[in-house]
Amino acid sequence: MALDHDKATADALAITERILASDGLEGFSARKVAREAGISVGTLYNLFGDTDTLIRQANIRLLDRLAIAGATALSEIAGGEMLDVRARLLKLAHVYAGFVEENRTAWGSLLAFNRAIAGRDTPDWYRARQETLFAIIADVLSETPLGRDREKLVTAARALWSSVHGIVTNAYRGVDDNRLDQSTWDQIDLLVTMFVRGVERA
Amino acid sequence: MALDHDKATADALAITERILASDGLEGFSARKVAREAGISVGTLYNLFGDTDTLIRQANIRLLDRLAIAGATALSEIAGGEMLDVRARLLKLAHVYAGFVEENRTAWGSLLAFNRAIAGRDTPDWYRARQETLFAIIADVLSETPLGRDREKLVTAARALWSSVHGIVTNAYRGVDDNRLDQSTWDQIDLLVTMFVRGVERA
DNA sequence: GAAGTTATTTGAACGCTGTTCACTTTTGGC
DNA sequence: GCCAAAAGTGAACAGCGTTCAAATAACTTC
Repeated sequence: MALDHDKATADALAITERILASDGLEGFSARKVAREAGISVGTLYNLFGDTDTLIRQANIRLLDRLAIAGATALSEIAGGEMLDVRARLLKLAHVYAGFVEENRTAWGSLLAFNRAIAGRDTPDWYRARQETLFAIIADVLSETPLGRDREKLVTAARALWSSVHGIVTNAYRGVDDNRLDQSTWDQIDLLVTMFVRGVERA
Repeated sequence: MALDHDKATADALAITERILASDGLEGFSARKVAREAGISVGTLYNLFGDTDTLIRQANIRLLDRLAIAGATALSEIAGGEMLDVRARLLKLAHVYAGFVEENRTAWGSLLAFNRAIAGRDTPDWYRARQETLFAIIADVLSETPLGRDREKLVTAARALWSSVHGIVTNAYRGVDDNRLDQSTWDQIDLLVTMFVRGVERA
């Protein structure tokens, strides 16, 4: 029956998300998901093909939640008072850092998975989600003097996104506390501030 | 005999480095190393305790090579003509990016390993090496208006290093070519340039 | 309803992993 | 030569992703 089929698929995906969020990529296994979903490993493979696809779908949902958080923040900015470029980029960076903070283990699983499959091919629909995040930043940066040069705009957006990503990623190294420390927030603020100041005085 | 003991240890370490450099962390296995070293898995465990220790030692040697590359670049700067802050930071960033480029797979293995053991024990050896790199950057940045505030100096050094790290790390995603693309170099240059410009016009 | 056909589900089996440990071999001192 | 201590061994254990012949369920046709 198609309903059971869909239910089993949804269940397995939800269980995967829970495992990745609580125990990380290491805690995931096809047998564990199948057992908790009340199906056999064979059925799980019939539904998803392989474990990579299952993990990817869980990661997609995580990325979508991040994109929603970013879009929500932007719409709040648009609805409220008019903020300058720096304030808007800071807002986006804080949303990202906060999201990672609240989804630390799941986000770590996503990064570990992306690194593990770095050699193999990455589906386009997977990469498209990440391009969406670049586009949001590029849109904000288009109001600066960089806006005239489309190519430089993309370069700047990627540089800024990867930089914030690097700061947040480096923050979690040997830290058992799940909260980001004050230094990390300071680094983000400093980076965005210096970067925007540099861009606007081009 | 102690000589054979040491030779087997050195062999196993060299084989591990070669595997991590060519096939990555995925290609590594205790049995493979033991087989190629001409010893049994049991002996390998007698020598290193567990596979984590073996991989860690290989990673330490990689980090040491990076440190040497950085120190060499700095001494060349000191010996040669007087470069400004931007040029010196660019030099350091380029050394790092070039090193990652020439050791792509091995560096990816190191990052994957560090991520995998993030929850477990704290790699203080890595943290110590990272602090050294921060100090180098902070030293260069001390010539800017930031130099007056020691705390801000450290924050800026960390932010800049993590940013370059983030750009280089994000560059390798779905790229089968081992060379960094032009966009990555552009991003590094843009980031360093904008950051320094922002700092100097404080 | 019965028979035949197709789609789905199953779990044992394969080869791999890290790790352990009873057993064998080698070594070093007497 | 002998014996204790150290070193080396590899089968065994539990787990992994993945496959696939067999069993079950569902749907069609008579």
